[in-house]
Amino acid sequence: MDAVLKAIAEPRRRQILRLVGEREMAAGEIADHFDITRPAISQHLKILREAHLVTERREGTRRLYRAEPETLAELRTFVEEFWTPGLQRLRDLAEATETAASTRAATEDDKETP
Amino acid sequence: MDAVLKAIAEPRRRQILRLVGEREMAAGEIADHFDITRPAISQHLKILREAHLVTERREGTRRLYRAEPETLAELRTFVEEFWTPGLQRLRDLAEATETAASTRAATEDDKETP
DNA sequence: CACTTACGTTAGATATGTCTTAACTATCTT
DNA sequence: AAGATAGTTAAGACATATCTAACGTAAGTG
Repeated sequence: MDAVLKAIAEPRRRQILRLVGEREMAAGEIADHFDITRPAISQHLKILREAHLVTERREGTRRLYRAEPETLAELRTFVEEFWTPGLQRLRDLAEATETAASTRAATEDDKETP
Repeated sequence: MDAVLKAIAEPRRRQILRLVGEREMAAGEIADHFDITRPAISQHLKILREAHLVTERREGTRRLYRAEPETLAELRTFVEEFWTPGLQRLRDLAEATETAASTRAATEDDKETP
């Protein structure tokens, strides 16, 4: 998952991912959408491939890329699992703090040893 | 959203996020969970703060951090919107291709034998 | 007030990423 | 076989990230 998160942290790679999410595309066709050189795109594609965010299919001299929906699904699951019960508690706490803004240390007695 | 994605691309920052997602925590307390120095943690916290993934609250000399559920919700929405109709079409296409010819995908990240 | 506690910020070293140019590989065409 | 086409890999320049050590700051304490 680390590789996935690092891969999507790059704006161009997200754009590539959107392109090959629409439909299968050859490497050169992808490169046409950008200002940077083809080798740079090739390197981005390698990172996406190694993160299993895209798959490659060879057809003659061309290499056709497409998004890998499974990995995207895993990413979605991963992000959703950051939404744990603990977070829901924090959400409630934030609400309470806003409502009674002047209340100090009403609900937090976590550490009191100086 | 770019700041959010870059922020969560770092493993330590994700771990910090999990810690302050459980409950509010002081900076030093967070640092105790890691091998790296306190300044390093402070820098990570700054990045998380600037991405609005955590909020800071001062109490005496301490600074208490907690996760910001709203930003996490936005992240979740963002990731889910990568799941467009186009992707569903690719999913179907992949199924059809597998059924028809059982083509081997070219995910060769295991090419280390010299 | 000086002193401690809790943190942040700065400066600089080292590691990682991203790009370009040049060279390379594989496939198709003639 | 030679050349054209499509794409990757390699080498190196430059930018960005991440860490440590040293210093700075603000709030509490004797």
